[in-house]
This record gives sequence, C-alpha cells and structure tokens, in this order.
Amino acid sequence: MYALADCNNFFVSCERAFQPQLEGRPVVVLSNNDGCVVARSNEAKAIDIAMGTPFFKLKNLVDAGRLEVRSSNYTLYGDLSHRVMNILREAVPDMEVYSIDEAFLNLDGYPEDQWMPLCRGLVKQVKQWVGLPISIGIAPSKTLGKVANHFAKHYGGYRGVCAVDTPEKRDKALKLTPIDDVWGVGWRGAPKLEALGVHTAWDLVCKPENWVLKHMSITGVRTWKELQGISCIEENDEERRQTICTSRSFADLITDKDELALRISDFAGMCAAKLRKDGSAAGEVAIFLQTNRFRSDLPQYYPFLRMRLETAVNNTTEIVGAALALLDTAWKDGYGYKRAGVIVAETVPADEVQGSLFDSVSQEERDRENRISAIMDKVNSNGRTLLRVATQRPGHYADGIRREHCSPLYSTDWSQLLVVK
DNA sequence: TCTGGGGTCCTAGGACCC
DNA sequence: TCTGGGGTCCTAGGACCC
Repeated sequence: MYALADCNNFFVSCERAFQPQLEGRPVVVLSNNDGCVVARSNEAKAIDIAMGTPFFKLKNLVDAGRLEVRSSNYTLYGDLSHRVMNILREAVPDMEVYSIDEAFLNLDGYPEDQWMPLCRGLVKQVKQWVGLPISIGIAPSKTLGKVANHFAKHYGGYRGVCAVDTPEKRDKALKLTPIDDVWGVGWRGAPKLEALGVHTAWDLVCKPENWVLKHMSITGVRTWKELQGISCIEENDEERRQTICTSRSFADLITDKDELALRISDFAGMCAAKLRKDGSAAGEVAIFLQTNRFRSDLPQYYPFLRMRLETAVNNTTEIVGAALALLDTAWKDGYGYKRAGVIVAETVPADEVQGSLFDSVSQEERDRENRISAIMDKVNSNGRTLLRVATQRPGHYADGIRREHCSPLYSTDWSQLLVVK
C-alpha cells in the first residue's frame, strides 16, 4: 500500500510560507528568465490562468493589481522540499522522493487502521513545522495513489487525506476520473482514447488487455493494471542518472562567441559537479545551441553536437574542455543565441571507469585534475560557485538570467533576510 | 521587447552479423 | 525474371513525467 504525499501548488505555497500577504490572492510563479507560468495558486487557476502562459501576456493583470507574481527561487524551494521530505522520512523510512514536491511512502508493515491517522498527522505536522499544505492519497498502486491524491486535494471533506483502499471505492473513483487526469496518459494520448470511446479511467479498465496493448503499447498495459490496483511501477532505485543536462535561456540574445563560451563553461562545470555528486563519470559530452524560435524575422540555427571521451571522466577541467571544443565546431557568426546547454551522457560509476590504452591524458594529470575538482566541491559546498576554472563566468551563475520578481532566500541566507528587513 | 528546465522509457527503422 | 531467415545493436524521435 502506498501513500502519495504531494505539496499543493508547491512553488506558490513556498512563497506564501514567508509572505502571508499572498494568502487568498491569485499568485503565479514564473519559470527561469521570468518566461512563463510554472505554478499557480487556486485563485489564479480560478481566473483561468493556464500553465505555461507567457508572462508578457499577464503583465496587464499584474499592473492592475489583480495578480501577484514571483520569479522562481529554486534555492528556497529546494530547502523547503528537504524539510518536508525529512518529516515524511522520519515517519515512514521506506519512502521514495519522486520529485521536488512529491514522495511515495510505502505503508506495508503498518496496520491498516493506522494509515489514516498516520497520514492525517503528517498533513498537520508539515503545515505546522514548514508552513506548507500537503495532500496524501492512499492506494494499493502508485497510479491509484495519484487518483486518491487528486480527490484529497480537490475536496475539502477529505481534510487532506483520501484512501482508495477497497474495490468499491476504487470503482467509484475510476468512474469520476477523466481519462486525461490519469497518470501516464498525456496530452497526446487522451484525445486518441477519447476518440476510441474511452472517457474515464473506468472506461479504460473495462477494456480487455489486448485492446490496451494494441492502442497504448506496453506502458499502457502497466497503467491499466495499476488502475485495477495491481502494482507494477517499481521504484527507480538507480541513484545514477544516465544523462545530466544543464541549460538556460538567456535574457538577451548572445551574438559574441566569447560571451557564449562563458555560459557553456558554466553549464559544463555544473554538469561535472552534478556527476561527482552522483558518484558518476561521463563517457560522452554534448552541447546544443538555440536561436530564438519565436523571432521568425531572424535566421534560425539549432546545432546539437556530441563527442565521445576516450575515458569516462567527471573533473571540471576535462568536461569544460570538451564542451568548449564542441562550441568551436558549432559556433556560427551571424546568429543571436537565445538558449544553450551542456549534456553529459553514457555515465558509469566513477570508481569503475574503464581506462583507455590510447588516452591522451596521463593518469597523473587526471589524478591532479580530480583532486582540484574535489577541492572545488568542498569550497563551493554552500551552493555558491566561489571557485571555478578561468573560462567560467565571474559572479553568480545566474548572471544574465532575468529574475525581476524574486523573493529573498528566506530559509538559507540570513544576510539577505536582514537586508530585506 | 517578452515564451523554462530536467529527466526516463519505448518503438521503429537502419546497419550490420551469420 | 527469379532474390531467405534470423538475429543484435544503435539511433532518432516520440511520449510521458515533474
């Protein structure tokens, strides 16, 4: 039996935890670069602000005082997420952090009559200790947990916790769940299923397995089983990511190669640090550049280049070097670059790297680079990039990214808090 | 003027092997 | 003119998630 704990309107709730004047008001949080809406309060949803709306379309609402807006503050959200997860883990150690605002708690081993009081207690505790509202759905599969969570979130009568733990409750819940609300059925799949006469989760469950396999493939069959309470989505317990990407859009178009090289160095350095954090090394480095696709008046160019490394590495110097070599090939004058990124792939455990006979870098050199990277990690451990290679950008990595409505780092940076006061 | 960032899994099709 | 059968591996692209 699973309990899916999910923070309500997470980014907005994080802002509200420190700015109670936002309570009861329509609030949106924007993506990086103040691009588009990525989180909405219930009041913002009520005035039909869609997920992904470009911010410039909402400026008049903000100017009229009818909408509150905040830039995304991932340092704040990450810190509050940790606090929530620690509370949940304390209560149910067998848990899987699924995303920044969601976790699956494994209730197996807890007596059935304790599920509800345990989860109600967690809702109350997270609100009291962190100031965030959460909802919990209890069910025998993760997909049904999502369904239960949806009811907990949208109907006040459940007081934050809904259990779909009997066949009767399950059938009733499935009949009330539109097919496009089902976890695993996306915006492309839903219209297709609608056309085939499947409008609710219940309609899908009523189809035979071979029908589901034919129209939805193997992943659809898993969803179909999960909706019947047969758990078949396992935890991804692989701690090593297979690919790691660091990318950003820029506030202004970049037309200077050296300027772009600074950003690419930064992204590559961040990828290398993420690799080391995972205990991984990458066998491939790739970069991509993108012009502004909305500017039909300007020439467009979307290069994606990659190179295999002789030996898998995770030190900053070599990853940055590879990325800059790719930039040399990818760069073309005459374009305005709006977005760029670095991807490291083909990851392997750092302590199981296969050496190469033909490696151009000696083991001594690499050991030295690895030691330097280890020192960088220690010095940079408070989240700030104080130590960097010379091709990286001076100043904070977020330079060049628009964040005009950003809250202070309330929970992690006392100096900023005092300045605001 | 202004439109995000970071992942995983599955499938189809091509290249290649015998 | 007629032109097999059975595999594996890799890649690109699609679909999904948050």
